[in-house]
Amino acid sequence: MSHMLYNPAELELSVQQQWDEQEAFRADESAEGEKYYCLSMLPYPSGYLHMGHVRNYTIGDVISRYQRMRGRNVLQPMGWDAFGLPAENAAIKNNTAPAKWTYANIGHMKAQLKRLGFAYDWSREFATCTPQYYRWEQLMFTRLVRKGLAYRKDSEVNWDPVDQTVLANEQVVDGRGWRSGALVERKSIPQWFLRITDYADELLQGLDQLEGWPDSVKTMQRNWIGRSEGVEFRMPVCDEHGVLQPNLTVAVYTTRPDTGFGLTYAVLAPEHPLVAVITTTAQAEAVKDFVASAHAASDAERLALEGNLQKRGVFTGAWVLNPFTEKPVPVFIADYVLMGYGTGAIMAVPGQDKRDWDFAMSHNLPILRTVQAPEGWEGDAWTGDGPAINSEWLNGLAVNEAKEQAINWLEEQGLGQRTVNFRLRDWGVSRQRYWGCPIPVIYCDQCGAVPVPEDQLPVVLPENVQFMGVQSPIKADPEWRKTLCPECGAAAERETDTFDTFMESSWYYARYCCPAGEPLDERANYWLPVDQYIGGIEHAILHLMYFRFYHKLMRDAGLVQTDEPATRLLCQGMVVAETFSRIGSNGQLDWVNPIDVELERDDRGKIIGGKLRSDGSPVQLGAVEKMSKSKNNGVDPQGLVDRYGADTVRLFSMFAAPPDQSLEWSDSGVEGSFRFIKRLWSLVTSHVERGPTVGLEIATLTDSQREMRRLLHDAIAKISDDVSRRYTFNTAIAAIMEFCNHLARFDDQSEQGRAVQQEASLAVVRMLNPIIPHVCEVLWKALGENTPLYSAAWPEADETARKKLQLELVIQVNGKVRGRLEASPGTTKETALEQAMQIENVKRYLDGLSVRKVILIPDRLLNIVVG
RNA sequence: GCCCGGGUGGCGAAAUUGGUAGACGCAAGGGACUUAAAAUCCCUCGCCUGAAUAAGGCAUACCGGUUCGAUUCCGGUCCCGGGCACCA
Repeated sequence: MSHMLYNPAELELSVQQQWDEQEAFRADESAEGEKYYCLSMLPYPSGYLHMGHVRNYTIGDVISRYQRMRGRNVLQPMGWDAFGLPAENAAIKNNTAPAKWTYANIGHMKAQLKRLGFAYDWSREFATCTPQYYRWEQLMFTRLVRKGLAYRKDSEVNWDPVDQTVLANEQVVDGRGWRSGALVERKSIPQWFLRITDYADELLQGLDQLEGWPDSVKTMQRNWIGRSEGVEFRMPVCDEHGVLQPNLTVAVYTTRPDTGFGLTYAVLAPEHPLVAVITTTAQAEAVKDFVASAHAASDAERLALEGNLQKRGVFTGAWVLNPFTEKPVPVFIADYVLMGYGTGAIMAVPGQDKRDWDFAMSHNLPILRTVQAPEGWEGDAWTGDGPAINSEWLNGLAVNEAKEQAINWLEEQGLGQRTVNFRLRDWGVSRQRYWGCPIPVIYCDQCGAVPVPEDQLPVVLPENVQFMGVQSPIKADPEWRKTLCPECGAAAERETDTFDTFMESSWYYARYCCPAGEPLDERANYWLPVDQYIGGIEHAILHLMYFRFYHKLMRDAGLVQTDEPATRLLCQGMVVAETFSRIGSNGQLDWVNPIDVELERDDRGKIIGGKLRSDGSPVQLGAVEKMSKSKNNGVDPQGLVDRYGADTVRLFSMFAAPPDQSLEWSDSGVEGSFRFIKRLWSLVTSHVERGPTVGLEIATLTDSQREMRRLLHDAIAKISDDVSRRYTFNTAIAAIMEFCNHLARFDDQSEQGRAVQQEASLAVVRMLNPIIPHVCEVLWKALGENTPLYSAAWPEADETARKKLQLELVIQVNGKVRGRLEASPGTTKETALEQAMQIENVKRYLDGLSVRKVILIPDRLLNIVVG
């Protein structure tokens, strides 16, 4: 066997063929064992697998294969999040249909996934762009329309002028479109929304039950939902002398009613409907100008004003009565007040709110402090706790008590009521793009917006289309939208918008459970919830919030039974690499791919720069950054697979860092992983070559054979814990490497020595199977096993074998290590101290001093405190 | 500004409940094999003093505290990464 060199390409392809023939990873609801649903976020079929995919899917595969070895009935599916903008952009650029481009990409990426040997049940694969998939999404939507959970309203949206589409708030980053990078404009058009705000409280409270989710994700979701408790109250409109105008009030929302005595002015958002009503003739011109300029301001300009000391605004000429002081205060409009939150109007308390302070300073408005700031406070608005001052019946109360009193008072006076507000907005799901799931609605002049009847679903998106410019072909085609009203039979038109693609990724995990036929059947309740979900942290808010929301919608529709879709979540870190650049011929910075760079090091081995392999020209070392096209530091996994094989790529991506930290790509690191597999190969094959082994006779083992077994069973215990509880695959691999180093040095060719080697080799191969399954499957067979390794049991640590005969006790004097002692387990403090006193080096530090205290950490350490 | 993470050798990292800091790997240096190279194998490898594989000092961003003992706990400061960003 050893004459056979390790040839990864040949070996891996043959093993993969066996798995295919045996349908090794087909999941079956009636199989034995407790179910385990392991899911990695499905990829967008962009064309090629990148290192981020490889990392994500390797983590999922390791967990799946481990759970299978633990006897669980495992489902690990894979599919394609196939709708989306890039397909349209590619179609426009290359003059092909988005469907064709998408299916071609799926074909290529599927081949890449198969080459990496992931244990997927491919029989459940689907692409979300097929009518078989999206018809259930359409059906669900029509039911939500009837239930009132989906509704249509005119709304000002983020308009991306490059992509010609509406963006969700979440898709706007720093005032720019997340894909195009174009400055986002505002535009008002009719849109479909899902009432995610109806579920805001449940989505928030549900986070407390998600013990298996990272705190960072839960915190981000909590902040995004942004629940706040306060009070909404009304103030009557008056003139500057307090003379009331009949039937006009301004409603405001505040979380700080305790500061009501410091309310020195009020502010409306520029879009507030009352602006037109209350503005005085004298101020009409100024207000009109301001509203126009606020409306025209781009998001970038708005952003520049945020946190700025200068706050823009204008007086309306109107006044309102502060209910606490019964004095009139002026009403302004300003763009630091948002129409979309609370009532779109605020009470301003400059003494206790930083933004109000800034506005008051810019407009010379009075400031009255109502909370005693701590001694020495010389800053602006004090937002912390302290006793109330200048507040009559609230004076002396701490903030929380004063809040309660103020709310009670407002309620008793009939002026307001306790109110909870959320930052979370309803989810706008309309997109003005072609390559998405058609929104199943028909517009009739008589009947309005009518959901497409269930027996007419799916509304199929035509796939064989031609693009004229960037406009959606179904919007451009007058025929496609023509239809009849399902209610009255009159001529009507179809909706030509499509769903946000987050709709498809919100329920795909349930579809994998029963990929054909009715939307969901009892198999969904067998597999759900997902036991382990794995994906990128960039989905912490958007996808993972919609995913939880949609699950609750399906629960309330009677389709699933659990409250949450996934019990455990693992967010893998980014894949990063060094960046290299040089000045190009045009004087611009050219980014050079790390794979093309020969590294240069200083005397200590530190990387200081490099040379381009092709022409030897020097390149500059830049920062370590996320792999990206713009910095040209992406490494194509396909090249690595071709060169080293799938096992090496899998091993490296699991070894270089813990899964939740960023992973730095390193050429020589990959090489190191390859070397380890080769050493493993020669370790096992040279053992096998010496012929068959006899059974272990534990009672007859020598000390060194026992010691070898102790190392093995310690390793099994540690690796099992790392893989199953800690998810630190890097330390599990390190422990296997360490053990293999011991095993390689164990040169005992006696019968029992070889029996120990056989036991160790079988255990190592089983423990490495989740990570490098191809080479392990071959070595397993070589070791004489006939059943497939993928269904073999994970090794168990033998506690008896782990018992140490002798151990090393560290001796400290005053907390510093001064010696070591060979001791038997369970050595008492007295015995240990007595023996420690015999050590010359220890004696030196005790000389002339008296022992004050002795601390023994059993079997580990003895600390002698002297003075 | 607010909310999360994080800061340990030349590098990626480890130290799981407060108990030997640097496991494992990479890089580097030295050696063996080889006509040579590659591959492989062996040795060294935090910094400083020291001939040393004797012994010691310093060291986990910085300052201080708790403790017999702190990378780990507490308080403060600096820096890096991520999220949110005028949400009243």
